[in-house]
Amino acid sequence: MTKEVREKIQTLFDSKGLRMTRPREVILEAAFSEQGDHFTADELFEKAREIDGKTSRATLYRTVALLVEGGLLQEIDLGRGVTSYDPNFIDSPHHNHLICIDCAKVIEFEDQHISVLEDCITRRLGFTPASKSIQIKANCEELRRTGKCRNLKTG
Amino acid sequence: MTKEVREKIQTLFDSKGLRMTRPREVILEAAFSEQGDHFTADELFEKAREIDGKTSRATLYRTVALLVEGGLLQEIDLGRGVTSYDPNFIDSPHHNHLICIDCAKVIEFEDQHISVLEDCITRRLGFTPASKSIQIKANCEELRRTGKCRNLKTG
DNA sequence: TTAGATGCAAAGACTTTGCAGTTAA
DNA sequence: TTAACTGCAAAGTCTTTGCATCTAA
Repeated sequence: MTKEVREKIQTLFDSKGLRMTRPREVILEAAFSEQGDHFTADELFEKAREIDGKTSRATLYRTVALLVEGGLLQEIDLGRGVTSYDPNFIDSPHHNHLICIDCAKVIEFEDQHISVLEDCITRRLGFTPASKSIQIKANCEELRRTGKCRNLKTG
Repeated sequence: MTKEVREKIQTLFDSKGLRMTRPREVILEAAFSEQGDHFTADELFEKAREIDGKTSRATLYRTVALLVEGGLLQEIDLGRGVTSYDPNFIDSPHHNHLICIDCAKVIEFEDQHISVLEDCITRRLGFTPASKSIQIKANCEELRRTGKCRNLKTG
């Protein structure tokens, strides 16, 4: 967990009078440690359980809701009705997702041009941008050419 | 329902050996008639029930799945875990959604520049674009200035 | 001390499915 | 004729919530 994340958490907790408890510590560690990949509620539950086998789903859902509300986690929909959470918007608030239809791998990317364009369009329509999210679903060129996709987990 | 939609439906049904039944007719009419607004499964159910009170959820879900798979409906996530379906991608396949945080109104827009950029980025990353969807969540300027949002249903 | 947090278990919302009967082609 | 379709009701999945108990500040 980066210092920045830790500070943001502190600020959020302070501002809302939230208490730091062991169950929450575990969930925060699971959410913001390591590679910072996005995860589903269930994946986060598994991660948290590895740290502390007593983690409960009720607390997890409640904590995730707090973090989303506080802007520390971004709710993203990667298709198929699966709700994921992205802990990376703190470090790179403008990133987008490319979802490989073939292997379901999600690739994060940033693009300044798109960000600027989105801003312009939003203002032109009479709004102030709050959050933006692009999902591009695409087919893997590699798979199409070679019959193999390096991201493909099975195969 | 436009002629184009009707033809696409026909093609889909032909290619998959699907049969046109009364329950399906009702659901198709509900989905593709009139203003072409996006809808949730439940909203579609209500619309369909207005046409034929015997519409069942089972058939509706099964039909929606077929249409999504066949590219006639686009599944979109407008946040808050609500899955909606958009029947407009047939007529305007490149449109995006701006979601007003204040009134939850969804505004559809197209932008050629963004479409082109998305294409470039996708290819640069080694993929072939399949479908793209942008969601911009934004605050209503009007509301901020005047305290009133013309889109706001309540107030 | 006490407002906030927890965890269980039950409830909820939404969607899918098995199956026996029905129907389009 | 028969493979496809339907609708019911039951089951599944994911998430939320009431409540009695616990605990951080």
